[in-house]
Amino acid sequence: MVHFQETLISWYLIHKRDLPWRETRDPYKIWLSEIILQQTRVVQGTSYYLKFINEFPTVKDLSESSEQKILSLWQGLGYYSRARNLHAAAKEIIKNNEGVFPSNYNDLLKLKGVGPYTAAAISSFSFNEAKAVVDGNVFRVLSRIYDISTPINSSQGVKDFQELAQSILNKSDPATHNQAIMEFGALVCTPKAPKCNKCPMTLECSSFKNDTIKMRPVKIRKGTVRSRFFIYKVFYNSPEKLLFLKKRKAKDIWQNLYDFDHQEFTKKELFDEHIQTFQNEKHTVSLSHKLTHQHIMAFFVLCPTIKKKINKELVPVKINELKTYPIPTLIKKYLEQEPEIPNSV
DNA sequence: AACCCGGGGGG
DNA sequence: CCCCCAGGGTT
Repeated sequence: MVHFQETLISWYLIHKRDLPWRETRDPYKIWLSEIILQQTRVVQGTSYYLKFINEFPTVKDLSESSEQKILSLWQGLGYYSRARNLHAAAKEIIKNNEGVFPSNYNDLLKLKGVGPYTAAAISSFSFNEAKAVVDGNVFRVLSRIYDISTPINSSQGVKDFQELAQSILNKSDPATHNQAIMEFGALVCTPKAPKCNKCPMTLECSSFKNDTIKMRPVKIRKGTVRSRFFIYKVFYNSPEKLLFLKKRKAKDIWQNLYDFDHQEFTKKELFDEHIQTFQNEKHTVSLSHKLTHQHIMAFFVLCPTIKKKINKELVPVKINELKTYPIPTLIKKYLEQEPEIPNSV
């Protein structure tokens, strides 16, 4: 056990990447980086982290921002509830805790958007609390080293891996240990084509010995992908350069982001049928957009107008103000390729 | 326990 | 095409 810890940390000190959030123990910065990196690759999240730290150097700065501004900065990163919870948690800290960041696992866990993984990460990285992190990397590394077949997304698996991770945690330096095991999973013990030839721990890796690497970790497959069909009416006042946006308020994808007036169809047949009624329109665009659990087919019809107000649901936005409105990537892709709405994004 | 929430990249 | 990514919240 002790040997395992030493091997891991030795490997880490040599091979660790130089990442901006590793230069600090400020819990605010660690927290921000961890929320951004949830279900997100380091290469995708890094520029967002730098943007947020630059815009909001302290939790107080973040708490005083508008949600819309935070969502705009978050635009393109996905899982937008993270941004909404981030803002809510910042306001909680200012209001209830006088701006002092929670400094232990149990208090961190109370923050919106902070679960067991993130609480363990912040408490260990910032405060050296001996709590083991269990993220996707840790599940994978431990399932291989100990050749565990319990599904990682079963309740039993979550419990077992959490206990195992805690039992092998280097209690004298939990911060380095936690970062090391995740870094090892990200760089060597990768999901596909793990680099066993460069692994310092093959001698103590049970699944390497048993030739079960490819079968680890075991994961229960999830349900099917839902198909959705959107027809967007894009009202645009060309002389005034006004685009009419609609805020998405439902508990659905892209909550509190903006798109256009639209109608949704569940069945492709009805969608195709309705599209036919626009066959004489000159400015239409078809796009497909794939999310993890949804496949969206979108059809956009440009609707020229000279009105400055249509109804209370549709917000008239000047093209050059559009960047202050958070929009889904699907909408961004549309604006990039509709020549009648120039220079909008 | 099952389902929901984005977008991008590797293989 | 399928899977995964420094997961968490809701039902």
